[in-house]
Amino acid sequence: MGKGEETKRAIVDQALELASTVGLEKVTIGSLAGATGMSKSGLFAHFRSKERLQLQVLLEARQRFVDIVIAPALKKPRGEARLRSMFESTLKQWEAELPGGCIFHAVAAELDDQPGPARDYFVETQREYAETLRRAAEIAVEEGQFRKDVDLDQFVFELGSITAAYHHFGRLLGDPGAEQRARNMFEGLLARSH
Amino acid sequence: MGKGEETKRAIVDQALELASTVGLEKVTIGSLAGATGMSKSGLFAHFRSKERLQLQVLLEARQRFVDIVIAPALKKPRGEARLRSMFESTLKQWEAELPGGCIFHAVAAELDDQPGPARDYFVETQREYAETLRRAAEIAVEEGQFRKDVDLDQFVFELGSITAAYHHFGRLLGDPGAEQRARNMFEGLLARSH
DNA sequence: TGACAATACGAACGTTCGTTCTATTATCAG
DNA sequence: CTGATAATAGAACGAACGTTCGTATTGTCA
Repeated sequence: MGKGEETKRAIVDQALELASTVGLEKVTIGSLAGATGMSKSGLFAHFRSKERLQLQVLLEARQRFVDIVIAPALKKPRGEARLRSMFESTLKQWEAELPGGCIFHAVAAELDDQPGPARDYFVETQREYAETLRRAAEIAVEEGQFRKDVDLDQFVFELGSITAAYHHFGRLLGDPGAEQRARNMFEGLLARSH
Repeated sequence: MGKGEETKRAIVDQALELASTVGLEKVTIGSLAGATGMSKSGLFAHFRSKERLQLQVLLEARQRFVDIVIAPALKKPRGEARLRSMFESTLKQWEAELPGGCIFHAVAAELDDQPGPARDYFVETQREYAETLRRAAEIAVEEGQFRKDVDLDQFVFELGSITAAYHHFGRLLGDPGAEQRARNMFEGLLARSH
């Protein structure tokens, strides 16, 4: 890996940290230059536009999510165990990965009415994740762990609602019981699917 | 109402519309001046700081939420009917009130790591709403509509998760089935509380 | 080691940000 | 109708924004 690639990674890492707390748009070229000890122009040259920088940040976020949440789950047995693994690592490792918690929740609102490549990629990422969850639930049905009449789309919707609420109540409103309630909710969802 | 108060309301209305789609921070004095046909300085004079403008926007948002969601519910019978009313008007009237949907979800992420009066007021608003929901559920228990062992905090958490997921899947990912799934989830939550 | 490309820097661009003046125009009570 | 006061406009501010350019420094490989 050449020198250029190395500093580029360092910049994106820094940008990811910043973005998880203040949002994508507020990760400014200037502030990023300050945080990395580089000049604005030197940093900028690696991306040639802010839009491309934002895309790199989302790309890196997806990669980390795959490494932390998806990949370990794929090593677990198919079906329910896999769902449990994804839920658990989302709640613990993924929330702890960045200072602002789940970066997808942090940037979702700011991207949702702002067309462009960043939004497109983000939505694609979310859909892909939803599909992964759906497939895992489908397997759980096939394996006989879930009832045959489980509504898969409804299941994914409810599963997604848990982490959304966890982020909202836990991080924003500072409710220390949010984690436990998220877990309760997950167990309830599984129990109803059996 | 003097002329000043009148234009001030018009400005805040406009700002609220903008904020629901692009976020609070991006409602710029300049863009707001353009949208209302005023000069930057003339508009600015009404608030004397952007922070105070943002606060006025949140104040207006809360007032509308009370008018649209809370007040009508208080006219319904205590307990479950009241909960149903709040849920239903949140999903329909409140989501339709502003072009970007629920403004609280739009600004939650951008406020959560940004201390200041705006964040403080927003959090207070959310806590107040959570308390209202909790109280309504408590009444439902007292009235014998809900089981005595319903965990009220858990109930509020799950209720809040529904609208969060609705916003996420419906508005961001564009899932047209989101509304139905939110309704299904609500009915399930009530059924489990009976 | 020398040469050539890759990388970084400093300065400046035009624009927009929030904000502060001063001057002018509307409003409204007496 | 008049005079005080409130409301608005216009011009300008320093700072920060993303971006460009020319130049210096550094890294890489023959």
